[in-house]
Amino acid sequence: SSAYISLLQCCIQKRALQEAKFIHTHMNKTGFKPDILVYNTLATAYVKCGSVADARKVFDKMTNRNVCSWSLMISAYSRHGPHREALDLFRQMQNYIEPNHYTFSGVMPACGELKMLEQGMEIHEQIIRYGYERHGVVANALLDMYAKCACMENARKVFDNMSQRDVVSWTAMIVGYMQQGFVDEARRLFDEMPQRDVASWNATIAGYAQNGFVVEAVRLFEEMPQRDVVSWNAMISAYGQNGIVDGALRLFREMPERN
RNA sequence: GACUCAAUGUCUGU
Repeated sequence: SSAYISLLQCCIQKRALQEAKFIHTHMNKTGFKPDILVYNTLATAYVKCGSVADARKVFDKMTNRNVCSWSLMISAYSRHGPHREALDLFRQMQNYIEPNHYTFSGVMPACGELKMLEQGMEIHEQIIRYGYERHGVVANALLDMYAKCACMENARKVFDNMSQRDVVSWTAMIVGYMQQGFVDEARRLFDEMPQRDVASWNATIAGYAQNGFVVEAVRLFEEMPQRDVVSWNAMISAYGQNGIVDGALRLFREMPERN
């Protein structure tokens, strides 16, 4: 059983869908009876390889599901859609089992994507009842939900109440302020944040671009210590969104092949 | 308290 889990974790790391399917088939052919851990890892492998549908088939066949099984499917729908399905599963699971911090951080992005502020606030209440309000990952997911729902007051409250803010907390706030057009406040956070990673730079660049500040976006793009494929795409579309076609073309030609 | 098979932020598209 743990051999299967290790194998599947290799598939997850390599995003190897065919290999995951092969292992799945192999289990069936040999009459191996996977336990709940193997099923969960198999479903996760399918999700990470981009096939939520295959993960769902595994999930539906499981006769025993634990909180991990539910949480992984909820997160999968939150990330890949349909987002409604994440909320439906979240409701369903509670007929059988208690959600935990993984479940809550998995379901929040669906509320954010759907801009379902009321629903998000209801789950926030539930998070408080379960005592997860101060949990770092859950708080990040919560403030991001409020930011995506254009409710920066509540996002800020969560942010200010956190005992430990990490790079995710700061970046989610920056994105929220940028999307509401509060460019100066976003920039203030960017300057104040204790550490930045490539995602924080990318988010700020994209935010400037969406608000028409191409010059600032270019400045950050040139200043940033590392660029990834998201940085290049963000900068190319920064030019595109603001009607600077030759800039977009020039960057496209400069973009390293390795991305 | 920590860990486990599952969780949160950035571009484009869906």
